[in-house]
Amino acid sequence: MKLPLSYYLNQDVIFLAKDLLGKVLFTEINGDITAGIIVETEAYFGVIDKASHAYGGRRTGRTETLYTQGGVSYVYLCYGIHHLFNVVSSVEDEPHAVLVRAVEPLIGKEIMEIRRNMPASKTAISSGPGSAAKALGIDRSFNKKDLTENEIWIEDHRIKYSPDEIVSGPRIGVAYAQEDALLPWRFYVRGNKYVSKPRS
DNA sequence: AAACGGATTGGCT
DNA sequence: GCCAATCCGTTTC
Repeated sequence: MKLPLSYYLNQDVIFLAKDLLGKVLFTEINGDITAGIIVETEAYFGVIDKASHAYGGRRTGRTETLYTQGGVSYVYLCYGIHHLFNVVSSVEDEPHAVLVRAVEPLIGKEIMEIRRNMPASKTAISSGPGSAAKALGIDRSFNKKDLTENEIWIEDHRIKYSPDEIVSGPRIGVAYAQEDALLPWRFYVRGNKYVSKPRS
């Protein structure tokens, strides 16, 4: 059920970003369990990716998490407000990561409603990286957590999407990355309501 | 000690 | 669909 450490050591972050679609992301906070099906991701390709925080081998207090062995969470604050959740992958000193941009609520929807202050009938409840993290209760305290432990983890529920259900396109909000902004490293499930815009 | 800038959101039209 | 608020952690001086 729970993805093993070996899953995260895969050195092909593009494959992982695709493969994580359909996997189920869990958190447990004070006994409250919430979970959502991952339906949108982006791959960040380590030191050679201008959109990555680790571009050029940049190594600071914040980015240090990216350089750990795979199977760890990387959570950082964006725009001073939003917590963005990433899965660190590959081996130590290879700072590859997958950003989770949207989940489809699966377990603990009423808890998500409280965290997001909106009914679960609204797709905005977990659409977009900041919203998905908030619905799952993920904040900065979840940075550098071991994904094989019991605070935050990912399970395989055998949800499988066929190749034509998986759409790829340019990543969102990375215009500053110049030519790398055009790389088709965003992946999402075709037709899923929770995928953030743009959907084409 | 101070400036920077962003892997966005949501409210409004 | 467009546009503007927001704001603190991170980085650097």
